Amino acid sequence: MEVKRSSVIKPQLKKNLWKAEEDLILKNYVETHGEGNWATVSDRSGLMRGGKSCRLRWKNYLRPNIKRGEMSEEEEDLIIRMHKLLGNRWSLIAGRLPGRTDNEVKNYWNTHLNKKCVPGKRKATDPDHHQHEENDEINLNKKKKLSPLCHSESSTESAGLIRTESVSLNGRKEEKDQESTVTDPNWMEITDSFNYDIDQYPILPGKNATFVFDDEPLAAYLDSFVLFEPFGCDGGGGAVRTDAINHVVTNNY
DNA sequence: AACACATTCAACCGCCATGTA
DNA sequence: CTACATGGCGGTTGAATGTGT
Repeated sequence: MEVKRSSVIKPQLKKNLWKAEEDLILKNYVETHGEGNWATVSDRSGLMRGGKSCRLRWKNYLRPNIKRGEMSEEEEDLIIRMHKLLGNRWSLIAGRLPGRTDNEVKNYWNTHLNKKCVPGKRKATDPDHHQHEENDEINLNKKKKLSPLCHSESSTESAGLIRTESVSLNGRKEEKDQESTVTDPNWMEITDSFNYDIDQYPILPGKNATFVFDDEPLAAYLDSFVLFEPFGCDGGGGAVRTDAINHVVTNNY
């Protein structure tokens, strides 16, 4: 039988689902004392939960501006596109969806979108799974057409143009430091760090201004950079609503 | 109604990066 | 430089719920 070496016997921490009263305690505590120091939260608040558990509960469910409920088509579309480029970078993807958490995006992908986007993931026991795959593709294409992220060619005609080479993207850490203030949950804001020649390329945020790309997005860089994807194209040039871009800074790579 | 199976999603786990003493 | 604490991330689990028979 193993003997505990530590003289400090930690109290048994609670697990499983949070109760409403626990939520209330945590919410009150954080609102009073602020976020951070999660390890001390359980001690001082009286919650018998680990710091990580408290942090997760706050971050995913209790903090203000959390958006619950079904994903909109635009959100779904954005997740699919970003996942295509970034892979399982859930926090990065969630960062582009105001009010959504990485956990929610991850779950949504695993339960809804994975089947759609990775045909092999559909259960082979499903007698109609080949038909589903076809329908899924059709539905996806329909969504692409419907999505406001996509623009007809004519929509680019009156838009400002910019080359991908003229911009670069900042990293994860910096990206996390700013909160979106955009009220429309489906779109991001342009921040001060988005630097471009406004005289040469006059663009008004939220006015469907469009960028046209000369080349494929620099996929290799996207691993650690914020997405700057030519939405609505399968390669080559593409267009993106400027208000879908959050942080872009001038050349630094 | 009862059971089996499938699906969803909240929560946990382990690992890693960073900050600090 | 090292050790430790903390926070953040993605992967995984399992209880709750839904659906089919």
